[in-house]
Amino acid sequence: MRQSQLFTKTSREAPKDEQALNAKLLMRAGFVHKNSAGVYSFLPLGWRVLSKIADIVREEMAAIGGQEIFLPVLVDKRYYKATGRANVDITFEAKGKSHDTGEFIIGWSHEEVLTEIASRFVFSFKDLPFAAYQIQTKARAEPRAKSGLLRGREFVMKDLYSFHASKEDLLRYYEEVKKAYFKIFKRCGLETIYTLASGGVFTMSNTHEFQVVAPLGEDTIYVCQKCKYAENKEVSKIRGISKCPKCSGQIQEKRSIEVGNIFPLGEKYSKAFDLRFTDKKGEKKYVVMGSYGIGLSRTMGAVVEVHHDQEGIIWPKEIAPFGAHLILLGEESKVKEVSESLYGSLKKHGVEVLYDDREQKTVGEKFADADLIGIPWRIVISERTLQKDCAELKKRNDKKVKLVKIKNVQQTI
RNA sequence: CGGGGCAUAGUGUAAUGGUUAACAUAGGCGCUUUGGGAGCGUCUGAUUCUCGGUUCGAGUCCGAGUGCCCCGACCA
Repeated sequence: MRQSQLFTKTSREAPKDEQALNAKLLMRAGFVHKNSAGVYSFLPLGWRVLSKIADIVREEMAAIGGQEIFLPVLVDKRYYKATGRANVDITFEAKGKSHDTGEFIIGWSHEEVLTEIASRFVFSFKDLPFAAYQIQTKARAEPRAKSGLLRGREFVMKDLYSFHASKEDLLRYYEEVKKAYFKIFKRCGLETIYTLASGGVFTMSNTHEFQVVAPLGEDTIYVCQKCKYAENKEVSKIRGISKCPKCSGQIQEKRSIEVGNIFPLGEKYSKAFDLRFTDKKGEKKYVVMGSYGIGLSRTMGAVVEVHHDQEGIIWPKEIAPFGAHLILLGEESKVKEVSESLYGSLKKHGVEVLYDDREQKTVGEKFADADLIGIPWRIVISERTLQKDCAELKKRNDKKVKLVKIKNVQQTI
């Protein structure tokens, strides 16, 4: 897209109050706008990034048989009442202002809703297993929103639910999801640590979290230096920390961001909604369930926390808002001509390009903007690049971008 | 929810209790300029968060409220 048409702009100054790096950079670069504490709008650049993360999630969910669905935001209170979750204090409630519309809870997790739906379709062991997921905005009344996209009152989440005939089958699938999660985060440019967490009242055993080590993280985890085993603070409190329980290696304490989690739910929800099936012997049994979450917007924030430098964001290739940043320098008609035609041919070859065609902008400003926005490939067209060699220009090139000779562009990208 | 901090053009800052609230940046117009936020000129832009109080006089002092940020608690 033409940068002259992009309705957002970068700003030189970070918003006064913001401390978290992801908030500062994403707001300065115009990726997001904060409407209230913990409530963000995603603007063109930010939405492109979030959509790319969603694309990756969809691909990897499809690879493990996840079927995409879309569940209601307004969840009738009776659902959460059925499992005793109606009074959890992260709840946002909603009801009609002047008409009797019933009472709703803004959905923050959809086990109940989907379990009831499943009970409408699952009767036999032949109907199992299956897994369904959605990508949706969730609302939680966080007492304290903080750290930009890392802890919002509203956030974009992928929630996957799986349904099985036996605990063994659930655990088999649990491992599949685990692998898919590692892939997703890796493609997003994040190295995650698989961390043991204590299960809550709604799970059948311990759960696991995917943690990204970062100073701003609000979680504390303990990681074995030898075998990479990790557990979170709650688990360590219960059994006391000193040595790795797996290999007796040394344990190190780290701050981290929880970008995903997986829960073996067992029969809690299927019991609450009488979700049963008939097995091979003709016996009625409760379906065994699992649930698996990824915070997409939080993942985006975590990526910025991990991938940035003094000048701005450095997006990992797969989730960068554009494949390349084409920068036009100068008003020379020949230069313009070349960059216009290059823009056209890049688009024709399926490269998503942000084309900085803005006039009246100085060189430094264009580069500063590009550094801030952080598209990992950059193509500069100027009188100089039209001359033979740009080796001397390459020298000035900083580590975050690649300066490409126009002749090579098509094969390089 | 406890504790702390902050609130002034779109953004970032300034202004002993004393004219018409200033500067930078962003924005408009004109000219110049094009490999790291370039220059000159000109114009525009503010109920100084809200309500109340003290005072001859409040952006400034006092009280309450609201919002935002940070620490903690919380985080099925």
